[in-house]
Amino acid sequence: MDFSYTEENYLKTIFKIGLDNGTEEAGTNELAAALSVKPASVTEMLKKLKAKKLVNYEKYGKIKLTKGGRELAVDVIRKHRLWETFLYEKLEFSWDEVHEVAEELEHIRSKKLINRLDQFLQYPEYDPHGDPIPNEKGIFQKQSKKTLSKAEPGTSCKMVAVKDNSTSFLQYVVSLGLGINNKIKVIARETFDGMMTIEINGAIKSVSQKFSDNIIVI
Amino acid sequence: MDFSYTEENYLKTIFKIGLDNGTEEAGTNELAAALSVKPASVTEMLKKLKAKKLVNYEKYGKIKLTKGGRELAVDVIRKHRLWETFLYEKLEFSWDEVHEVAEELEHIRSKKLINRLDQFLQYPEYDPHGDPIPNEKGIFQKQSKKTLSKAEPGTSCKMVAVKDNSTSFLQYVVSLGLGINNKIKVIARETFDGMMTIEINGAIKSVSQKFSDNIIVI
DNA sequence: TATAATAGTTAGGCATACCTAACAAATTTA
DNA sequence: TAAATTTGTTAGGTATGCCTAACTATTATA
Repeated sequence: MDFSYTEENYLKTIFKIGLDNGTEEAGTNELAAALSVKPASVTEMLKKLKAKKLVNYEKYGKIKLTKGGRELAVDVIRKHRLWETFLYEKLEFSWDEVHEVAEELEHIRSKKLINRLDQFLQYPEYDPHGDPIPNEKGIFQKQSKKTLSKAEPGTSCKMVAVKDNSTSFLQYVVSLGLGINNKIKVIARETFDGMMTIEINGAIKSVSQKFSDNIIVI
Repeated sequence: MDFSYTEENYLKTIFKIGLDNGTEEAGTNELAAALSVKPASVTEMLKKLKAKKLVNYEKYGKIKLTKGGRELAVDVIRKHRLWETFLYEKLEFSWDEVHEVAEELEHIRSKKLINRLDQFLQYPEYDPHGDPIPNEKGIFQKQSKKTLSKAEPGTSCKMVAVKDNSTSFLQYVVSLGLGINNKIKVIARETFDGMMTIEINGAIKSVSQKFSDNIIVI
């Protein structure tokens, strides 16, 4: 069975929201916001996805993916991350340019294409943003949930991924001299607004909580 | 300005029909057949394409691309052929597998992507089916119009491309031991039905006119 | 616990791109 | 050149996926 780009985007987004809040569930408004559509559109689409047995959902209840829905979502994520890796590694796109193009490429329907691409890239485990790439069976490394904002002053951590893939955020990350696997030393954190003073490669920087919430560390 | 996949497919198909019949024009039924839609759908779409200044067309008249429409069509063809080349050269797809996947990939909207891909492939001039690839400016080699069916008995020619890109046709071509740049010797042609006796690599084969009409030679 | 705020649904519309059936124009051909 | 055939158009309908406005259910707060 084949699914529309729109359906694939709904499933992918439900999966991501579920991962993010740990419950594997999503709400209508939450989903609408993430997809930049109105809640009414979500309700409508949920009826279709339910009819296709991709989500479990009752009126006014939480949205949860079925096994099939989750498999499809993971497959879309696999494609997205492999394409990002291709663009970055082979076509010399920069870190902040890959996401947007991969949003289109992730919907190309060809099992053979994606498995050959995986092979061509030598089965990468992480994409350019540090996110784990599911293998052909849909299995992938669990990602750290710790963000820079939760790191204690006086300790050091390593940035392993970013949560936000937008161009503006990524360009800001680069401008701070930060990249995947870089060490970050937390000098201080302001209780009032979460502002942090950090040291990157010897340089002292000040970053907002909004920023540090989007840096995944170990 | 951005165009839908459907609009791009209409433009591409009008361009191909125009090339094929030499007049640079297409008819409604002809276009409908090529797109596998009904003539009524074509009439409707033509109104939209005309409003967007992509085609010149008057009620009951012939369909012709404008300069802008032709540029867009050539760009889609460029993308299609570069992706086919990528699949064939880098991902080891076979000759008959590339077309279908490229039909989807040709609509990815990123100038940067396609120009980087072109560079990555080292600016190929022909795709795996022998069709010329337009460069970034939309310029490409004119293709031979001579088909095997028009070759004279007693002469030899070289297959430079195929007209039909369908899997079944290409698999048949392969099964005959034929490939791009192979020499074909015409032994005989039947006036009644156009059946031909040809020699490929020392082997004698019989082919129908439908077949020889789809082999481009020089 | 009543009320206010938030979350979610329904109804009625719109654009795209397709369809069928009925019709009109253009071209063949008898 | 009149009739028959082919070609193309119009009108009205469908599915997808979006919208706004009005409504209902749920949750939080006073």
